[in-house]
Amino acid sequence: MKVSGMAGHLIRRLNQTSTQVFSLRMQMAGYDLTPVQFAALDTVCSSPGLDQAAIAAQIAYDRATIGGVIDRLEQKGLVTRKVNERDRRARAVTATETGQRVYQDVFEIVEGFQPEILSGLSAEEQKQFLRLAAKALAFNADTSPDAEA
Amino acid sequence: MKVSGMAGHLIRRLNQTSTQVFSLRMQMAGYDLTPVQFAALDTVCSSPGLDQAAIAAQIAYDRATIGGVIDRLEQKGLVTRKVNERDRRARAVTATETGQRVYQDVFEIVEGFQPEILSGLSAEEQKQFLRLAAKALAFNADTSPDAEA
DNA sequence: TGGTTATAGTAAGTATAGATACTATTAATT
DNA sequence: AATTAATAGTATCTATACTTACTATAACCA
Repeated sequence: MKVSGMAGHLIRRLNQTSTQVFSLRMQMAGYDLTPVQFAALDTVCSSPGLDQAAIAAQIAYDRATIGGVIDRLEQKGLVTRKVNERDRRARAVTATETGQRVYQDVFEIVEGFQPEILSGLSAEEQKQFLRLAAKALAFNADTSPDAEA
Repeated sequence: MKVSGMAGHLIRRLNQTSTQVFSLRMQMAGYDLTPVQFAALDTVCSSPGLDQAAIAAQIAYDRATIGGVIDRLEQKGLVTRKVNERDRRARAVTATETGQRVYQDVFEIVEGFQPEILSGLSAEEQKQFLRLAAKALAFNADTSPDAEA
């Protein structure tokens, strides 16, 4: 078996293609957002006031990375952070008005270019692929970083 | 459509699982190698004397990243670099004896844990997935970083 | 041959992506 | 209530994973 045909290699290449398509499309649309920044913004818009640890858990990241991501979203004026008065350890993150507007626009764009990531496959094959990918992940849903043992 | 069901998100999660399995298995076997370090070592062992740019092209990376990767492989005593006398810009990279020994051992291990990356799928589904992943990538084989326009 | 172009490697900078450790706070237990 | 354990966020560190720019060298070509 050659390395280039192994699951790990193929998955890395797919992720590479995915991020390339993402950054190209964002640039074309005039936005400066990375995939993880979009994922975090999506979570914040869907669940306003969530703290960083919960955001990280929701999208399967570690707290340290999400801390930096929220930093940059805040610098761009898309979200704000404020201390949760009922738990002073936590920071409630909320999307600004600009953040909500950007999110709605970008969501449509992101949804629109998903098929491009798998453009080598027919529509039916893409559905198959997504079904298999989701199933492959269903079992290790609890293996995200920061997950308590 | 929710973000968690989109191709980009699923692929990122798969890549995350893949790297987690890789680092866990390497640690269990007592090796200190990352996925890209293994990929580079694989290329060097298969094509001794290749320069860094060619290694990068082979495994779809940019030159800058591979430069650092080769640095670390060299520090670990797995490869050596020497100036190509016919083209003094290029550095011919070769695996040391230790590098070759480590490679042969690690290759077996890496090959062995590939099914674990897709452990949520049956053997037949894994084959399907790998076939679709390879096909999806076949068309954008030329979109790797550093590729000349 | 002289000038342009292209390429190999590196440097610097940004952003993940994560591990580990530390502080501040809260929860749980005795 | 005092101690202990757990958790949220941050800091630090390592390693990708790029982009852009720069230097050195080689290839081209008029």
